[in-house]
Amino acid sequence: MAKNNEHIILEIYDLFFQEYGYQNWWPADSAFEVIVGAILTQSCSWHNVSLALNNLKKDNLLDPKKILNMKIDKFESLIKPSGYYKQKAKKIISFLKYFEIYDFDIDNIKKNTIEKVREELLNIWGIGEESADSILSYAFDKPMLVVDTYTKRFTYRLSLTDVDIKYSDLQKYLMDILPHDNEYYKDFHAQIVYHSKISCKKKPKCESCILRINNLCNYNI
DNA sequence: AGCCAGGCCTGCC
DNA sequence: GGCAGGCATGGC
Repeated sequence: MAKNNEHIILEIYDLFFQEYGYQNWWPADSAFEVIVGAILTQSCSWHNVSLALNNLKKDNLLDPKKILNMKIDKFESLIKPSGYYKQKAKKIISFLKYFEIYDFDIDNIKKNTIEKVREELLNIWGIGEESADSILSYAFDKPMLVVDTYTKRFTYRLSLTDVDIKYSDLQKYLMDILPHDNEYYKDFHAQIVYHSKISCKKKPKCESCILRINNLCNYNI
């Protein structure tokens, strides 16, 4: 192989960008919607998350104080389409308790360093690494790359990483290669998800996306 | 009819 | 500190 792994990652991003255009993620009207969506989408299709978010938006209930003042049964029923709805209701409320400390003002949270915010998010019940990083990057605009099962599968199929690589190791591997720029991080993750959705319908093998990358990058994968 | 989707926590080892 | 099992809906 003539080129090293860094070039492969960067070239594939350029390829995606040319093929698909800038993805402009996350789809949401507000930072708070990103946060709720990040929790609702845990092990759940985005379609189902949309149903839940629309239930909240329909009655103008996608609002921190309104959710805290709502009966838990009512909130659970609104987010039911996203699955695991009892857990997720509890998770969102545990975030809101944290949010309340900052007077429900995202700017107050953003004044802190990225390390501090990440640690605080990870201490909230129901927020793990991927959810924390999604919130950091897409809601708080802090430079952090989200990696998920798509990303792991993707780099594994390119023979760049082990199948059982840890979240933090995969994240560091990629962040050391990519430009330290949140716009880049956001779009890199978005491109992988988008590409995976349109060309990786079958698991665990995905011949079509491998062939596609092979053809365009001229690598033997 | 089963399998899957943009995870995370608990309890056990 | 790793890992099975539980959590639950809608779409195909």
